[in-house]
Amino acid sequence: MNTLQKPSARRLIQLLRSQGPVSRLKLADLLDVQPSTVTRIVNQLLDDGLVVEEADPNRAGRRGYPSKLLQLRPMGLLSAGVFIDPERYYTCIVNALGEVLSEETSSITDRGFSQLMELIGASVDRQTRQLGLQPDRFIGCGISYPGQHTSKPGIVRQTQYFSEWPEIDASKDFAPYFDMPVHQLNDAKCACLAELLFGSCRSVRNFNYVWLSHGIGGAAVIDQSLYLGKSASAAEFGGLFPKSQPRPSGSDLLATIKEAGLAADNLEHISKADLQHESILNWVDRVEQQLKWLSLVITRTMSPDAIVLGGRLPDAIFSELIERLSASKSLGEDHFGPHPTFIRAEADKKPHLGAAALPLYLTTSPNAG
Amino acid sequence: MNTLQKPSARRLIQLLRSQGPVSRLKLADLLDVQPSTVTRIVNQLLDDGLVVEEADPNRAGRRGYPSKLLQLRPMGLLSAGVFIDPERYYTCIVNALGEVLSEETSSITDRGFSQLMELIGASVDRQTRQLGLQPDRFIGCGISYPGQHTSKPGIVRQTQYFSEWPEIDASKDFAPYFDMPVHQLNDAKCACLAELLFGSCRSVRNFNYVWLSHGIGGAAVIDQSLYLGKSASAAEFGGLFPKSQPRPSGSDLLATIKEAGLAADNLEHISKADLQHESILNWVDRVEQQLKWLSLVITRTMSPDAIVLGGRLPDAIFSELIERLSASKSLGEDHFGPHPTFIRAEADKKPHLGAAALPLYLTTSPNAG
DNA sequence: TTTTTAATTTGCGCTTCGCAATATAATGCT
DNA sequence: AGCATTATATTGCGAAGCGCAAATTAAAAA
Repeated sequence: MNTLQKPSARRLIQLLRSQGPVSRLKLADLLDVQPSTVTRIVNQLLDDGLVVEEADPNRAGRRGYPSKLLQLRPMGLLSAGVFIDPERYYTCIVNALGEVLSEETSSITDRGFSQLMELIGASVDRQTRQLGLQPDRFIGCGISYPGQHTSKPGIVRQTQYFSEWPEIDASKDFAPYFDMPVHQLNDAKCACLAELLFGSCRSVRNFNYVWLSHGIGGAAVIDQSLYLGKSASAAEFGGLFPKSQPRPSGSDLLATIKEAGLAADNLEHISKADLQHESILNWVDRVEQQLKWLSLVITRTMSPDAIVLGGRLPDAIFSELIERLSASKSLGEDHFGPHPTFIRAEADKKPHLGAAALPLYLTTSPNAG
Repeated sequence: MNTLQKPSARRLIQLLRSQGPVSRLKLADLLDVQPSTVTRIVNQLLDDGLVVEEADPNRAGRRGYPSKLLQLRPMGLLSAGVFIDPERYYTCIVNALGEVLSEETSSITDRGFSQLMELIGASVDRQTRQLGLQPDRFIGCGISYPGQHTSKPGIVRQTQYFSEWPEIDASKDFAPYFDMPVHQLNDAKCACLAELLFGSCRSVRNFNYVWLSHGIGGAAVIDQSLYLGKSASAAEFGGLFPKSQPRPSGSDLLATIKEAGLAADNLEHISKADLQHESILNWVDRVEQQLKWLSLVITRTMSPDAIVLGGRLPDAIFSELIERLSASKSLGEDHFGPHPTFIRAEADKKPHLGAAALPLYLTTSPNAG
């Protein structure tokens, strides 16, 4: 696996992810190197079992040496992911393509740190064994949960739900419970990585992710690499919507639902009928305006190619918001000209997938790790 | 000058700029390479006349081989700068350290594009000859003026003052008037480059520049490299303050001054007495609030290490604003924890210096050009 | 004068990559 | 079938960059 230390190999892997199966010649063109260079790098990656070759079906019937397409080998890289909710935890094993090989979830009864981590560590271990894999074949375990980072790098502010937790230092506090390297990042930023590696942003250079769950988070990707800023708090869009005011968050939606006397008591239980209720329609109208404003702010600061919306709100709401934002002529006063593209996140349904994306990102992205 | 193509040489030059005179050993440490590598790169740079060696005065009296300090050779790189105002143009010749070797300015009478460019080209030419230099020793000429970039890359939207100008395409329209490569970027982003290369931000990794002149502009530097975003419109902070409303711009200040019946009719003519006038004091109060809000927005999106204030407002106003922003406990509701540092720009007095910084940046920065 | 110390340089070998020549596997032509 | 043509991939060679270890240099200290 030493190959992953080499920047050229990482760049190649990145291209395989974004450009699907490609020939060596195309890769050489995209990387702006000689075909011979690609051959050499690919040979190492083949040796290490990180990529596989297959025949090019579209190439049949044409003249010349038939190109062989290269692809990431699904089992070439394995990663574990852990997402910790206030109420449940989710764990999974994921391959190089972001396919979930196995997952478990359980509600959290005992919120003590070490008790919970014992359970989670055991869950990852169990799935590893059930798949017949060795922990040392894993590139790492990513841990994700709602919360902001403190000014000390790598340390996460205790979330409101886990007030008895210590301030988490990923490298020290999580490590004892896993047989592999452990990394952590908050839910929004992990979700963004899933989008970058497996989802709709595989070939978008610069984008901003707006994460609407119970709370509001976000992430920024610049040049296909996660930009964290000072104290890993870049793109913390939640901070632009004061908690004392109505805001475009899941909690706020649930409060609206409750006020309207509807039944749903959690984001997964909102029915189609609920969405037609007037107070919810009003909620969406308001959130549309708030996101328009946020998009203007993002456009005026980061000026990304795309703004991606994802999170745990009902799918129908996301679709509606994307549609309305895409259709809007202007994002605000004095704004004219083209918007960034608005994109619906594809990989936000399983937050533990985002967590699993983190080790893959750190070890395969050219500018990270 | 072929040395400047090499990334390692560029990285070394960047360090010389930010770390002042340094020994080879220190450079090796900073670059995380072997001292022998530094020796080899430095030898080339010495050959090319880009750096010079000098004795280390602090080293006298101590044992061992005395370290020799390396520095950029001032005349090793030359650049021309042009700033075009609605009313005047400014031209200059600048060396590698950002020292202005020569400058000229003149009011603009004929606003026709080719007439004006003839004059400007002649001005650069004249100064070049008066200094006894050859145009081919120049690394380029930078052109800067107020205005936003259009969606076509490299094309600047015609400014309101030069409505008869075509949409400028730097590489084509400017080139004929100069005997060296020409580059262009708007005033705010050029000013930011001056700050990055010569001013207060030489060793700040990520920062945002807030440019307050007649209008409002801005720029973003990520990892010591200018981030432009889509259509080079990242950090166009002016777009966050609608023109129909009071806003923190020089034009707005001048309007306030006029309304108060004060004499000053341009930003350079504001007197100390004027600044004590109640309406101006109120103006500063309002602008403080607007910049606080902008700083919150910047912090929540880019999360930079520093926010830099510069432009053509009176110095006293900048000092006052920096002081107040630095002292503020919070930038807005729900904001706590540390701010970014607020910094007063050092290199904003001569906008043509910013223009001259552009070719230097493009040819010596590791991630540009 | 010799020793010690610290910064720099030199020699050697490994790795990476571009360039040009070659190999390979398919189709098309006679 | 046999040979030409074509497109893709590979191999061999040489140049460049860099780490490592040994050598060199210029100063102070013994």
